[in-house]
Amino acid sequence: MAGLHTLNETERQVEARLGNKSIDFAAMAVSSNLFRAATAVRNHLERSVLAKHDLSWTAFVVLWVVWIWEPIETRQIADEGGFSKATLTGVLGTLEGRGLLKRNKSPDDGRLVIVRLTPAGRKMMDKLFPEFNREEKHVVETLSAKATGEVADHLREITRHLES
Amino acid sequence: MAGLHTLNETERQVEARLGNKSIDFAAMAVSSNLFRAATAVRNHLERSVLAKHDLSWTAFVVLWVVWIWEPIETRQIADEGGFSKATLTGVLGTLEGRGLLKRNKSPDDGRLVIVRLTPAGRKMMDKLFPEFNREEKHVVETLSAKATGEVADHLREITRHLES
DNA sequence: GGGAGATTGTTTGGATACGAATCATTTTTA
DNA sequence: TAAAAATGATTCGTATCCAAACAATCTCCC
Repeated sequence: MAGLHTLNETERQVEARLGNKSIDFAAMAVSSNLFRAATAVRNHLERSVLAKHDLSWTAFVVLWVVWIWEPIETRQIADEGGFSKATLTGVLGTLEGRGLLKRNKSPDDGRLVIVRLTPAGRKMMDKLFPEFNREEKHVVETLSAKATGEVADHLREITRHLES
Repeated sequence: MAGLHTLNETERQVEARLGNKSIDFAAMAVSSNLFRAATAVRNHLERSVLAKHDLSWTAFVVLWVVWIWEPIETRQIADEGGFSKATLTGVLGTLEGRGLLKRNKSPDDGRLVIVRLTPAGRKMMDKLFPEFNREEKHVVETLSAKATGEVADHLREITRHLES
């Protein structure tokens, strides 16, 4: 991915295609850059940290959410992680098979499943997360502290707005 | 997806898990909000615009890139869109089968394939893109114009940094 | 010329994700 | 209290995506 064309070139081309129709280029720039950045960051973190621990992106997110909030119900994991319950079922099976976490039925409500890390899972995250965060730091190292905070705030606001 | 916990709660929990190890919370906030926002925006655009035209996200990106830059070589499409050549081959086949674009071998270099929209494809994009952009506008409508520009700039910088 | 190496698009095989339907359990309703 | 509705996790079928291997073509250098 090189991004051969600058924003302005793209805008000029879009104008040429659409004639006089009014297009919000600022909004267009946000959404296109959002996906490029998300892909780039995810690829970077997968290759620099997750690959050597044989974890997929989703598997890592699941471990992270459980690590932070355990004991936690599966529906909350899917909610926090942003993926479907169907996806979660498969990932939980894999991670449970590797002995990193454990499922138990809730004593209060037989429909619910409660998830906890095993000691092995906790040990892994104690080691893995600092590595992961080191690379997250690398991701934003060319941004000022102010810019970093603003990006996080604005992105959070976009998510909040769309989910309300 | 509700995002039950605020950033501060998450930070407090992470600190509790990691003790005195130093964690860059600002960097962590950027990466986690980046993925939540990207997922939320993609879901919104798929459901509000793309679904009724029976287009996947990737199929739309391919059409968009071709529409802007045609005639264009396939390697450039993959590059601009940020997905693999293998993925592109499949999507191009689908879109060509639906009569929205056309592949031709390059007369100059027998390895290259040149892609153009068909009149039907062009007609579709003339209608589709304004709809799409209307929803992109909705995505950022709670942000100020200044904030919108900053987000796009900072995200572009993150991508540039990681790909250099 | 001519062959070694590079580049490009496609095929293959496997991983991952999701929506819809299903099964089990709990809560509500009448 | 029994029937009906609601809730939650899982299963199943399908779509999507990628890395690696492959075939075709081009470039370079002797």
